[in-house]
This record gives sequence, structure tokens and C-alpha cells, in this order.
Amino acid sequence: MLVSKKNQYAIRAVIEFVRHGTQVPAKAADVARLQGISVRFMEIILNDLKRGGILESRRGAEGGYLLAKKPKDITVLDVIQIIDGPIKVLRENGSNGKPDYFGKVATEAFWNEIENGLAESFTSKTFDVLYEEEVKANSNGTYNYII
Amino acid sequence: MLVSKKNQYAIRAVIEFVRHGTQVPAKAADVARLQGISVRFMEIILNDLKRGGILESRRGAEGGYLLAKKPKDITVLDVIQIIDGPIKVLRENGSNGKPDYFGKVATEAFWNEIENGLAESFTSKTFDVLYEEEVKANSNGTYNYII
DNA sequence: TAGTATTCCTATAGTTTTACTGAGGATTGA
DNA sequence: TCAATCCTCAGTAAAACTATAGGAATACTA
Repeated sequence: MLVSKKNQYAIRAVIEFVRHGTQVPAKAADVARLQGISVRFMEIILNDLKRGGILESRRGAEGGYLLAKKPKDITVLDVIQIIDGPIKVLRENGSNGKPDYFGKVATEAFWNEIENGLAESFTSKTFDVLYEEEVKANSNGTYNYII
Repeated sequence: MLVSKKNQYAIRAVIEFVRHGTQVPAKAADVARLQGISVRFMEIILNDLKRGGILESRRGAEGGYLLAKKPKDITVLDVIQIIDGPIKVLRENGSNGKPDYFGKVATEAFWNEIENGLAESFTSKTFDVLYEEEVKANSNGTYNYII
């Protein structure tokens, strides 16, 4: 698994914010309900996204969270890195002084290629596009979203 | 993390077998030592690779493992799938009757794209190439492999 | 300025996966 | 027979994942 569930939830939450618009803040509880995720967990995720600069928050009555950027300026990579840190195909190795093994150079170069490719894919997908894709897919009314 | 440590070891082991050649079997203990991995763990890995059709085994004195295919016919994807199963960007979801959430279609399509891209990258890398890359990188004698 | 709704923050806990380790049995070749 | 080697299963420690709990802090409203 490359992308944690928390990360998937975060991405879905951001799409939900795009749908919600920027007129008024959206409450964590509402976003959680709409996405079918526990409120507590959603709070943590939204907090992470806030610290990562994707959301702003308003405390108190009628408070909630708002997008801090335009959807077209938020990439999937942004969210993934905020939630899970840098993309890693492998667990941290930290060659801690072990002698080299045959295949080290070739395999490490290969893993780097993979990571770079992933980073590129994740960077090129922005949330305005994801939102539009979802709207289009739903234009025939097939899907029954939570209300 | 997308690729487990066990999987990295498996890939390194196969490269080691390419280096070893097909004249005589290589012993699990030797491969383990050369790659700096515990013998027990290596045995498990080599067994998996055998069951996956990449290696053959010979028991008894002067036994060991041999490549069952030509290096150019073994892809990184082959090894990855034998060790970790199908490539999955996400943990299994199994939408178990939950109502749809906004973003479902767009995100699932995106994850599929990513998985297909990875599968392609992993398929296009074969072990004859990895071996040659390693030999070339070592041609200046910079690396100190275990002997 | 008091009350209330809401967000913010930290700690912790259960479950699953990963990465091994250990013990011993099975098979083969000399 | 005996030594080498593969093979299998079970157990364990650590990490990662997926939350949950409780209360502190804040902003708005009356």
C-alpha cells in the first residue's frame, strides 16, 4: 500500500471542500458525515491540512474550515505529503555502514525512477480537475451521494 | 511504502542469481551472506521465488537454487507479485454497502491510473538489464561488494 | 460578560502488517 | 549412514495504521 487510508480520506475531504465552495466555512462534522468518516478522525485530518496550508479554520459558532487556496493550485501531491510525508516506495533503509551488496546501484536507481514518476503523477493532478471529473461522472444521476 | 523489504531482498536475490550464472546451484546461505540478509529469511524468500516459478531447487549436498528462466524473461513485476501479491496503491476497500461519497468516481479512476502506471514500469524492467546496469556501474571498481 | 457552539490539542489503544527468529523435519548425494 | 541442503510451520517484536477519548481554548451571541 502506497497511500494510507487517512490520506485517501484527506483527498476526499478536499474534494468535498471544493464542492462546498468558499462562501461559508464547512464544519468538520458535516464533512465527516458527507464522506462517511468518523468525526474525530476527520478533525485530525482537517487539522493536518490546515497546518499544511490547504485549509483555514474559523473557531466558534458558524465556524469551520475553508480552502486556503484555489482548487487548481492544490495538487494531490500536496495532500499526500502533508498527511504521509514524502513519497517512499521503500521503507527507510539507512545503510548504516553495511558493506555494499551486488545490485545496490541498479536497484536504488530504479526505485528513484519509480518515486519520481509517482511524484510527477501526483503533482499533475489538481483538485479543480478531480472535482470536474466527479461532477461529470455524476451528471447522469447514477450515484447516490450522502445528503 | 509500496514495496516491502522482503520484496527488495527478493529482487536483490534474483540479481545475485544472475551474477552467479547457471552452471551450478547457488546455496541459500551463500546468497544470504552475499546480500547481507539473514539465512532463515532468505530461505523463505527463495522458496517463494521457487513456487513462483523463478527459481528451481536441488536438495542434498552441492544442492541449492538455480534460475528457472532467462534473466531477460523475468520482470520486476513478476518478483513483486510473487512476494507481495498484486500491486495496490490503496489498502483493500471492499465498499461493503456503504453509500457513495462525492469524489468516489474521480479518485478511484485516479488510483487506477497510478496502479497501471506502476505495473507498466515494473513490467518493463527485466533482470538482464538490472544486472548489466550493476556491472556497468561497478566497472570502475568503486563498490566493495561482499565476497 | 456569561454561555454555548465549535475548533484545537495531546495522549492512548486496538488491530494489522512487517520482518524477522527458532526448531526441527524431509530429501538428496556420496 | 551421514552430512549437506532444502523446506515448513509457528512464534515474536516492532512498526504502521486507524482510529478514540477527553478536555482546553476560542469566537460568537445574547
